[in-house]
Amino acid sequence: MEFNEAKNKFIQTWGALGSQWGINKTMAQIHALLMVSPEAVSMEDIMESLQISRGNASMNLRALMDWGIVYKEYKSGERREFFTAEKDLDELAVKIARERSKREIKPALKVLKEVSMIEADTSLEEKHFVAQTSKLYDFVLRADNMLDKATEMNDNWLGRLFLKIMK
Amino acid sequence: MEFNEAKNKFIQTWGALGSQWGINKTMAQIHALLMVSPEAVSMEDIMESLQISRGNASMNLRALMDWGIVYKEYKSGERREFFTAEKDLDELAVKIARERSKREIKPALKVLKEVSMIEADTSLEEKHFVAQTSKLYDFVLRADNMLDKATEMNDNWLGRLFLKIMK
DNA sequence: TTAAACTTTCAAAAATAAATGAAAGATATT
DNA sequence: AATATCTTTCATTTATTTTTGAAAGTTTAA
Repeated sequence: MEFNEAKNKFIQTWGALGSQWGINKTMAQIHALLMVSPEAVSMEDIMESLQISRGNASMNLRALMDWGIVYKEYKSGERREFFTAEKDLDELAVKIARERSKREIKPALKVLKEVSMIEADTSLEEKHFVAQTSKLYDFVLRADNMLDKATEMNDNWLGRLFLKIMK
Repeated sequence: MEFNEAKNKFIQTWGALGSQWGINKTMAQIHALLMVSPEAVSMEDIMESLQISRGNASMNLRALMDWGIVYKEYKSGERREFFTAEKDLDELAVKIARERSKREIKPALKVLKEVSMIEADTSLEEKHFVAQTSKLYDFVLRADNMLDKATEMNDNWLGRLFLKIMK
Protein backbone atom coordinates (compact mmCIF):
# COMPACT_ATOMS: atom_id res chain seq x y z
CA MET A 1 0.00 0.00 0.00
CA GLU A 2 1.21 3.44 -0.86
CA PHE A 3 1.56 6.16 1.76
CA ASN A 4 -1.24 8.47 0.64
CA GLU A 5 -3.63 5.59 0.30
CA ALA A 6 -2.75 4.39 3.79
CA LYS A 7 -3.13 7.84 5.25
CA ASN A 8 -6.51 8.25 3.65
CA LYS A 9 -7.67 4.85 4.77
CA PHE A 10 -6.60 5.60 8.30
CA ILE A 11 -8.50 8.89 8.36
CA GLN A 12 -11.65 7.30 6.96
CA THR A 13 -11.51 4.42 9.42
CA TRP A 14 -10.93 6.63 12.42
CA GLY A 15 -13.82 8.80 11.28
CA ALA A 16 -16.15 5.82 10.99
CA LEU A 17 -15.10 4.52 14.39
CA GLY A 18 -15.79 7.92 15.88
CA SER A 19 -19.28 8.15 14.48
CA GLN A 20 -20.13 4.72 15.82
CA TRP A 21 -19.16 5.96 19.26
CA GLY A 22 -21.10 9.19 19.22
CA ILE A 23 -18.36 11.52 18.01
CA ASN A 24 -19.06 13.16 14.71
CA LYS A 25 -17.25 11.94 11.67
CA THR A 26 -15.49 15.14 10.73
CA MET A 27 -14.32 15.72 14.27
CA ALA A 28 -12.76 12.28 14.34
CA GLN A 29 -11.24 12.76 10.90
CA ILE A 30 -9.62 16.05 11.82
CA HIS A 31 -8.23 14.40 14.89
CA ALA A 32 -6.89 11.51 12.82
CA LEU A 33 -5.24 13.89 10.38
CA LEU A 34 -3.56 15.82 13.16
CA MET A 35 -2.41 12.66 14.91
CA VAL A 36 -0.40 11.52 11.94
CA SER A 37 0.95 14.93 11.05
CA PRO A 38 4.41 15.50 12.46
CA GLU A 39 3.92 19.24 12.18
CA ALA A 40 1.10 21.51 13.26
CA VAL A 41 -1.43 22.01 10.45
CA SER A 42 -3.26 25.18 9.39
CA MET A 43 -7.01 25.35 9.01
CA GLU A 44 -6.58 25.91 5.31
CA ASP A 45 -4.67 22.65 4.98
CA ILE A 46 -7.22 20.75 7.02
CA MET A 47 -10.00 22.02 4.78
CA GLU A 48 -8.02 21.04 1.72
CA SER A 49 -7.08 17.57 2.99
CA LEU A 50 -10.53 16.60 4.14
CA GLN A 51 -12.46 18.59 1.56
CA ILE A 52 -14.62 20.34 4.09
CA SER A 53 -15.87 23.88 4.44
CA ARG A 54 -14.33 26.59 6.53
CA GLY A 55 -17.23 26.65 8.95
CA ASN A 56 -17.17 22.93 9.46
CA ALA A 57 -13.43 22.95 10.12
CA SER A 58 -13.73 25.83 12.53
CA MET A 59 -16.56 24.31 14.57
CA ASN A 60 -15.03 20.90 14.85
CA LEU A 61 -11.63 22.25 15.77
CA ARG A 62 -13.31 24.22 18.50
CA ALA A 63 -15.03 21.07 19.74
CA LEU A 64 -11.75 19.16 19.74
CA MET A 65 -10.13 21.92 21.74
CA ASP A 66 -13.04 21.87 24.19
CA TRP A 67 -12.37 18.20 24.68
CA GLY A 68 -8.75 19.09 25.36
CA ILE A 69 -7.32 16.77 22.72
CA VAL A 70 -6.29 19.34 20.13
CA TYR A 71 -4.17 22.42 20.73
CA LYS A 72 -3.75 25.70 18.94
CA GLU A 73 -0.25 26.72 18.11
CA TYR A 74 1.04 30.09 17.12
CA LYS A 75 4.06 30.30 14.90
CA SER A 76 6.12 33.43 15.18
CA GLY A 77 5.91 35.53 12.08
CA GLU A 78 2.71 33.75 11.02
CA ARG A 79 -0.72 35.22 11.35
CA ARG A 80 -2.53 31.94 10.81
CA GLU A 81 -3.28 29.51 13.57
CA PHE A 82 -1.93 25.99 13.51
CA PHE A 83 -3.29 22.92 15.22
CA THR A 84 -1.78 19.80 16.75
CA ALA A 85 -3.36 16.76 18.35
CA GLU A 86 -2.58 15.19 21.67
CA LYS A 87 -0.36 12.37 20.55
CA ASP A 88 0.19 10.60 23.84
CA LEU A 89 -2.48 7.93 23.64
CA ASP A 90 -2.77 7.38 27.37
CA GLU A 91 -3.36 11.06 27.84
CA LEU A 92 -5.86 11.00 24.97
CA ALA A 93 -7.81 8.13 26.52
CA VAL A 94 -7.94 9.84 29.90
CA LYS A 95 -9.28 13.02 28.39
CA ILE A 96 -11.91 11.31 26.28
CA ALA A 97 -13.04 9.16 29.19
CA ARG A 98 -13.28 12.15 31.51
CA GLU A 99 -15.22 14.18 29.01
CA ARG A 100 -17.75 11.51 28.14
CA SER A 101 -18.19 10.60 31.76
CA LYS A 102 -18.86 14.20 32.64
CA ARG A 103 -21.22 14.86 29.73
CA GLU A 104 -23.13 11.62 29.49
CA ILE A 105 -22.63 9.16 32.29
CA LYS A 106 -22.82 11.52 35.27
CA PRO A 107 -26.18 12.99 34.20
CA ALA A 108 -27.57 9.52 33.53
CA LEU A 109 -26.42 8.41 36.97
CA LYS A 110 -28.24 11.30 38.52
CA VAL A 111 -31.49 10.22 36.89
CA LEU A 112 -30.95 6.59 37.81
CA LYS A 113 -30.52 7.57 41.41
CA GLU A 114 -33.64 9.70 41.35
CA VAL A 115 -35.93 7.15 39.79
CA SER A 116 -34.61 4.31 41.94
CA MET A 117 -35.56 6.24 45.03
CA ILE A 118 -39.29 6.47 44.50
CA GLU A 119 -41.52 4.97 47.14
CA ALA A 120 -42.67 1.70 45.68
CA ASP A 121 -46.09 0.45 46.67
CA THR A 122 -46.68 -3.26 47.14
CA SER A 123 -47.21 -4.10 43.48
CA LEU A 124 -44.76 -6.43 41.82
CA GLU A 125 -44.24 -3.95 39.02
CA GLU A 126 -43.12 -1.12 41.27
CA LYS A 127 -40.96 -3.28 43.46
CA HIS A 128 -39.26 -4.73 40.43
CA PHE A 129 -38.68 -1.28 39.00
CA VAL A 130 -36.94 -0.07 42.13
CA ALA A 131 -34.86 -3.21 42.42
CA GLN A 132 -33.77 -3.11 38.81
CA THR A 133 -32.95 0.59 38.61
CA SER A 134 -31.03 0.38 41.88
CA LYS A 135 -28.91 -2.43 40.52
CA LEU A 136 -28.38 -0.44 37.37
CA TYR A 137 -27.29 2.58 39.35
CA ASP A 138 -24.70 0.56 41.23
CA PHE A 139 -23.52 -1.05 38.05
CA VAL A 140 -23.11 2.12 36.04
CA LEU A 141 -21.41 3.80 38.98
CA ARG A 142 -18.97 0.95 39.21
CA ALA A 143 -18.30 1.00 35.46
CA ASP A 144 -17.78 4.74 35.53
CA ASN A 145 -15.28 4.45 38.36
CA MET A 146 -13.48 1.68 36.59
CA LEU A 147 -13.15 3.78 33.48
CA ASP A 148 -11.55 6.50 35.53
CA LYS A 149 -9.20 4.14 37.22
CA ALA A 150 -8.31 2.19 34.14
CA THR A 151 -7.29 5.34 32.33
CA GLU A 152 -5.08 6.37 35.18
CA MET A 153 -3.32 3.13 35.58
CA ASN A 154 -1.15 3.15 32.52
CA ASP A 155 2.01 4.18 34.25
CA ASN A 156 1.10 2.35 37.38
CA TRP A 157 2.86 -0.88 38.29
CA LEU A 158 -0.20 -2.44 39.87
CA GLY A 159 -2.18 -1.82 36.75
CA ARG A 160 0.47 -3.40 34.60
CA LEU A 161 0.61 -6.36 36.91
CA PHE A 162 -3.13 -6.71 36.69
CA LEU A 163 -3.02 -6.69 32.91
CA LYS A 164 -0.27 -9.29 32.89
CA ILE A 165 -2.18 -11.59 35.20
CA MET A 166 -5.46 -11.19 33.38
CA LYS A 167 -3.97 -11.87 29.98
CA MET B 1 -41.91 11.22 42.12
CA GLU B 2 -44.72 9.02 41.03
CA PHE B 3 -44.12 5.59 39.54
CA ASN B 4 -45.23 6.24 35.99
CA GLU B 5 -43.25 9.43 35.82
CA ALA B 6 -40.18 7.61 37.08
CA LYS B 7 -40.64 4.78 34.64
CA ASN B 8 -40.97 7.20 31.76
CA LYS B 9 -37.97 9.20 32.86
CA PHE B 10 -35.91 6.07 33.08
CA ILE B 11 -36.88 4.96 29.58
CA GLN B 12 -36.12 8.37 28.10
CA THR B 13 -32.76 8.58 29.82
CA TRP B 14 -31.70 5.11 28.82
CA GLY B 15 -32.72 5.91 25.25
CA ALA B 16 -30.66 9.10 25.19
CA LEU B 17 -27.65 7.32 26.66
CA GLY B 18 -27.97 4.65 24.00
CA SER B 19 -28.00 7.12 21.16
CA GLN B 20 -24.91 8.85 22.49
CA TRP B 21 -23.13 5.53 22.36
CA GLY B 22 -24.14 4.50 18.88
CA ILE B 23 -27.23 2.45 19.70
CA ASN B 24 -30.42 3.80 18.27
CA LYS B 25 -32.84 5.49 20.60
CA THR B 26 -35.82 3.20 20.13
CA MET B 27 -33.68 0.12 20.51
CA ALA B 28 -32.40 1.39 23.84
CA GLN B 29 -35.90 2.41 24.93
CA ILE B 30 -37.37 -0.98 24.18
CA HIS B 31 -34.56 -2.52 26.14
CA ALA B 32 -35.20 -0.17 29.06
CA LEU B 33 -38.89 -0.98 29.04
CA LEU B 34 -38.23 -4.70 29.09
CA MET B 35 -35.64 -4.38 31.83
CA VAL B 36 -38.09 -2.91 34.26
CA SER B 37 -40.97 -5.16 33.31
CA PRO B 38 -41.31 -8.08 35.66
CA GLU B 39 -43.25 -9.99 33.02
CA ALA B 40 -42.59 -10.63 29.35
CA VAL B 41 -44.22 -7.96 27.17
CA SER B 42 -46.05 -8.36 23.87
CA MET B 43 -45.19 -6.35 20.78
CA GLU B 44 -48.57 -4.67 20.97
CA ASP B 45 -47.82 -3.43 24.48
CA ILE B 46 -44.38 -2.20 23.49
CA MET B 47 -45.88 -0.22 20.63
CA GLU B 48 -48.48 1.22 22.94
CA SER B 49 -46.03 2.13 25.73
CA LEU B 50 -43.47 3.78 23.51
CA GLN B 51 -45.89 5.08 20.89
CA ILE B 52 -44.04 3.57 17.98
CA SER B 53 -45.14 1.79 14.83
CA ARG B 54 -45.35 -1.94 14.34
CA GLY B 55 -42.49 -1.97 11.85
CA ASN B 56 -40.22 0.00 14.12
CA ALA B 57 -40.95 -2.30 17.05
CA SER B 58 -40.37 -5.38 14.96
CA MET B 59 -37.06 -4.25 13.53
CA ASN B 60 -35.61 -3.07 16.80
CA LEU B 61 -36.70 -6.19 18.64
CA ARG B 62 -34.97 -8.20 15.98
CA ALA B 63 -31.80 -6.13 16.44
CA LEU B 64 -31.94 -6.61 20.22
CA MET B 65 -32.29 -10.35 19.74
CA ASP B 66 -29.35 -10.33 17.33
CA TRP B 67 -27.31 -8.70 20.06
CA GLY B 68 -28.45 -11.48 22.37
CA ILE B 69 -29.85 -9.17 25.03
CA VAL B 70 -33.56 -9.71 24.44
CA TYR B 71 -35.33 -13.04 24.23
CA LYS B 72 -38.56 -14.23 22.68
CA GLU B 73 -40.91 -16.09 24.91
CA TYR B 74 -43.86 -18.23 23.98
CA LYS B 75 -46.74 -18.52 26.35
CA SER B 76 -48.82 -21.64 26.10
CA GLY B 77 -52.29 -20.94 24.83
CA GLU B 78 -51.12 -17.59 23.41
CA ARG B 79 -50.48 -17.01 19.79
CA ARG B 80 -48.62 -13.76 20.33
CA GLU B 81 -44.93 -13.55 21.04
CA PHE B 82 -43.64 -12.03 24.24
CA PHE B 83 -40.27 -10.47 24.90
CA THR B 84 -37.97 -10.23 27.91
CA ALA B 85 -34.63 -8.51 28.40
CA GLU B 86 -31.46 -9.96 29.80
CA LYS B 87 -31.66 -8.67 33.35
CA ASP B 88 -28.33 -9.83 34.68
CA LEU B 89 -26.25 -6.71 34.18
CA ASP B 90 -22.91 -8.47 34.10
CA GLU B 91 -24.20 -10.72 31.38
CA LEU B 92 -25.61 -7.70 29.58
CA ALA B 93 -22.28 -5.88 29.69
CA VAL B 94 -20.42 -8.91 28.40
CA LYS B 95 -22.76 -9.29 25.47
CA ILE B 96 -22.70 -5.64 24.52
CA ALA B 97 -18.92 -5.49 24.78
CA ARG B 98 -18.50 -8.61 22.67
CA GLU B 99 -20.87 -7.40 20.03
CA ARG B 100 -19.37 -3.95 19.68
CA SER B 101 -15.88 -5.34 19.71
CA LYS B 102 -16.78 -7.75 16.95
CA ARG B 103 -18.64 -5.22 14.84
CA GLU B 104 -16.54 -2.12 15.26
CA ILE B 105 -13.23 -2.54 17.01
CA LYS B 106 -11.99 -5.69 15.30
CA PRO B 107 -12.46 -4.27 11.78
CA ALA B 108 -10.77 -1.02 12.83
CA LEU B 109 -7.86 -2.99 14.24
CA LYS B 110 -7.47 -4.79 10.97
CA VAL B 111 -7.15 -1.50 9.11
CA LEU B 112 -4.75 -0.08 11.69
CA LYS B 113 -2.52 -3.08 11.27
CA GLU B 114 -2.60 -2.79 7.51
CA VAL B 115 -1.78 0.89 7.31
CA SER B 116 0.91 0.69 9.97
CA MET B 117 2.73 -1.90 7.90
CA ILE B 118 3.43 0.17 4.81
CA GLU B 119 7.04 0.65 3.82
CA ALA B 120 7.90 4.12 4.98
CA ASP B 121 10.46 6.02 2.99
CA THR B 122 12.90 8.33 4.72
CA SER B 123 10.56 11.33 4.98
CA LEU B 124 9.62 12.51 8.42
CA GLU B 125 5.96 12.40 7.47
CA GLU B 126 5.94 8.74 6.54
CA LYS B 127 8.08 7.65 9.46
CA HIS B 128 5.83 9.50 11.83
CA PHE B 129 2.75 7.95 10.27
CA VAL B 130 4.04 4.44 10.76
CA ALA B 131 5.16 5.14 14.30
CA GLN B 132 1.87 6.72 15.27
CA THR B 133 -0.44 4.13 13.71
CA SER B 134 1.64 1.33 15.20
CA LYS B 135 1.26 2.81 18.64
CA LEU B 136 -2.43 3.22 18.01
CA TYR B 137 -2.75 -0.38 16.95
CA ASP B 138 -1.10 -1.59 20.14
CA PHE B 139 -3.20 0.72 22.21
CA VAL B 140 -6.55 -0.23 20.71
CA LEU B 141 -5.64 -3.89 20.89
CA ARG B 142 -4.81 -3.49 24.56
CA ALA B 143 -8.03 -1.61 25.25
CA ASP B 144 -10.07 -4.21 23.41
CA ASN B 145 -8.49 -7.00 25.43
CA MET B 146 -9.11 -5.11 28.62
CA LEU B 147 -12.76 -4.69 27.75
CA ASP B 148 -13.04 -8.42 27.28
CA LYS B 149 -11.28 -9.15 30.52
CA ALA B 150 -13.06 -6.52 32.52
CA THR B 151 -16.44 -7.87 31.51
CA GLU B 152 -15.42 -11.33 32.55
CA MET B 153 -14.06 -10.42 35.89
CA ASN B 154 -17.23 -9.66 37.76
CA ASP B 155 -17.47 -12.94 39.55
CA ASN B 156 -13.75 -13.23 39.76
CA TRP B 157 -12.01 -12.72 43.09
CA LEU B 158 -8.93 -11.19 41.52
CA GLY B 159 -11.05 -8.66 39.73
CA ARG B 160 -12.84 -7.70 42.90
CA LEU B 161 -9.55 -7.39 44.69
CA PHE B 162 -8.27 -5.18 41.92
CA LEU B 163 -11.28 -2.94 42.20
CA LYS B 164 -10.90 -2.70 45.94
CA ILE B 165 -7.25 -1.77 45.72
CA MET B 166 -7.75 0.73 42.96
CA LYS B 167 -10.58 2.53 44.70
C1' DT C 1 -7.65 54.35 11.93
C1' DT C 2 -7.92 51.64 8.10
C1' DA C 3 -7.19 47.70 5.65
C1' DA C 4 -5.78 43.07 5.05
C1' DA C 5 -5.70 38.38 6.75
C1' DC C 6 -7.72 35.36 9.07
C1' DT C 7 -11.63 32.99 12.23
C1' DT C 8 -16.23 32.37 14.00
C1' DT C 9 -21.17 32.25 13.74
C1' DC C 10 -25.51 30.66 12.33
C1' DA C 11 -29.57 30.32 9.18
C1' DA C 12 -30.40 27.52 5.40
C1' DA C 13 -29.37 23.34 2.66
C1' DA C 14 -27.83 18.73 2.27
C1' DA C 15 -26.95 14.32 3.95
C1' DT C 16 -27.96 10.69 6.96
C1' DA C 17 -30.58 7.95 10.03
C1' DA C 18 -34.85 6.39 11.79
C1' DA C 19 -39.90 5.61 11.62
C1' DT C 20 -44.10 4.66 9.27
C1' DG C 21 -47.61 1.74 7.44
C1' DA C 22 -49.43 -1.06 3.99
C1' DA C 23 -48.57 -5.26 1.73
C1' DA C 24 -46.55 -9.74 1.93
C1' DG C 25 -45.32 -13.62 4.80
C1' DA C 26 -45.98 -16.86 8.58
C1' DT C 27 -48.46 -19.83 11.55
C1' DA C 28 -52.14 -21.61 13.96
C1' DT C 29 -57.24 -22.71 14.05
C1' DT C 30 -61.66 -24.24 12.23
C1' DA D 1 -58.12 -25.23 2.37
C1' DA D 2 -59.90 -21.16 3.92
C1' DT D 3 -59.70 -17.83 7.56
C1' DA D 4 -57.97 -15.36 11.43
C1' DT D 5 -54.12 -13.71 14.09
C1' DC D 6 -49.95 -12.13 14.30
C1' DT D 7 -44.97 -10.71 12.37
C1' DT D 8 -41.72 -9.06 8.96
C1' DT D 9 -40.24 -6.36 5.12
C1' DC D 10 -39.18 -2.37 2.65
C1' DA D 11 -40.27 1.80 -0.28
C1' DT D 12 -41.58 6.13 1.24
C1' DT D 13 -41.86 9.78 4.59
C1' DT D 14 -40.24 12.18 8.56
C1' DA D 15 -36.88 13.66 11.86
C1' DT D 16 -32.27 14.49 13.16
C1' DT D 17 -27.69 15.63 12.41
C1' DT D 18 -24.15 17.61 9.83
C1' DT D 19 -22.33 20.79 6.46
C1' DT D 20 -22.15 24.87 3.90
C1' DG D 21 -21.00 29.59 2.90
C1' DA D 22 -21.70 34.29 3.33
C1' DA D 23 -21.76 37.85 6.72
C1' DA D 24 -20.04 39.42 11.03
C1' DG D 25 -16.25 39.39 14.11
C1' DT D 26 -11.13 39.55 15.41
C1' DT D 27 -6.53 40.53 15.27
C1' DT D 28 -2.37 42.33 13.43
C1' DA D 29 0.29 45.66 11.04
C1' DA D 30 1.13 49.76 8.42
